[in-house]
Amino acid sequence: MSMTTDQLPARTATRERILAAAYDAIVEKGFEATSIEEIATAVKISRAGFFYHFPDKNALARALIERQIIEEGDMLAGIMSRAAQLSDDPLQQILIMMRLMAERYVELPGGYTGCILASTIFQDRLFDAEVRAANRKANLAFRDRFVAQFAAIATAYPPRDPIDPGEMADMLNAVITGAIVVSRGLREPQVLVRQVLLARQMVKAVFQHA
Amino acid sequence: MSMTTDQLPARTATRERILAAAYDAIVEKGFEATSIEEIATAVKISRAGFFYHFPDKNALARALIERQIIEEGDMLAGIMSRAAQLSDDPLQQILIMMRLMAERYVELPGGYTGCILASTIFQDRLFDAEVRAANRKANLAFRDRFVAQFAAIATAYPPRDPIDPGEMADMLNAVITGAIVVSRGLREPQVLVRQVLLARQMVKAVFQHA
DNA sequence: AGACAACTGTACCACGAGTCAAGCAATGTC
DNA sequence: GACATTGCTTGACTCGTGGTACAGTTGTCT
Repeated sequence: MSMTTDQLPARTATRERILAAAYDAIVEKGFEATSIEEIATAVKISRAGFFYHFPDKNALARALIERQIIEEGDMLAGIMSRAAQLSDDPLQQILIMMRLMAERYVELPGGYTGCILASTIFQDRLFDAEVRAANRKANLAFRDRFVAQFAAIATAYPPRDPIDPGEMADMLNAVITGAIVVSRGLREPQVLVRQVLLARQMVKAVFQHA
Repeated sequence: MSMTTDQLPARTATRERILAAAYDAIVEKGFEATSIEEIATAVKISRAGFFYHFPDKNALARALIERQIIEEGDMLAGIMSRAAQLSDDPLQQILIMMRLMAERYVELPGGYTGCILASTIFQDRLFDAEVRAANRKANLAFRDRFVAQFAAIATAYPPRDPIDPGEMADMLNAVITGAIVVSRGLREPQVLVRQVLLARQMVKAVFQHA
């Protein structure tokens, strides 16, 4: 029982390298367009070596989504706690958060969190039920993270027409995801940032209508 | 010179049937997941028959996008003219249009216009420059369609903070696209309709802040 | 010395994209 | 009536990729 703590590194190290290489390639070219061969070469292992770590490509997709949930969660948690430092008001917090998010998207020229998730959804018939479940889980995690925030805002700043906090949380998710798609479609990277800021402005208008 | 007018039908008829079959299959399962074999079978021709009409799968994607631009344009034009009948006020028109769009999405349980576009974007490295161009064109067409409308609204109802009409148009596009993605990801079809209505509410709040 | 983890190499199958030469049917021309 | 062209179709091929199976190799821990 003394070795269990140290036996992870070798295995997980390669696994992580596979995930990192796959992520880069997929973000650039899409899931289907990225071959296992290619990932294996990038990580300097053989094709069979890949299958040692992942039973099939679905498993890779699943792992990437799970990974994305964690990373996105960490990022949002960071932004949330930073916003909490800067203001006690729930509306101000959201506005700060959205600005921080926009700033993040300026920094990452072509990278954007959540993109892999979206890219897999449309083809998800290719995948098995577990991938779909993982994906659903990611979206629910996003919603849960913001529901309480919007509920607090709605209490402090009652909107003219009633607003469901869950729907508002989904709206944030939808705007970001949609902006990524439109941004890529238009080949105008700045669209993503502007859309987040515009959404921010709209959130402000909805709750701060006085 | 007497026969040139009549030689189209047979050819275009099969072509249209291919497009229709491909559309149905792709909306359901995604572009990559839909094989040419499958499309050919649905249209009752052979695989090679397909390649007579389209040089490759990229050409199919391109044709579908072009087709989508036209259909979406027709739909939006219909909704726009209907809204113009019901109100002279540009803001009211948009609000009516968004409600009509939401109603449309209630009717189509799983179908949504623009979905094919989005589904191809993430994998667009697979495709050639022409597909990307067609896709970009589709997004620009959407923007152009709404820019004037939002400009008129901003004049009649000056928002608290200045708003770019083009960005506002992109927002509409982004919300719908993003809502489709999130909707599918969550496996909650009603999300799409609710998001459109929520976006409507937000548009209202932004311009009608008095 | 032995066991196990983490691979490599190779040979194999299934299937989908795309190519090609040939075939058929209807329409036209001589 | 012979024949040629055109629109459309077919079946047989190649090739890349996912996935399987399995035997062998190397390094590390005990």
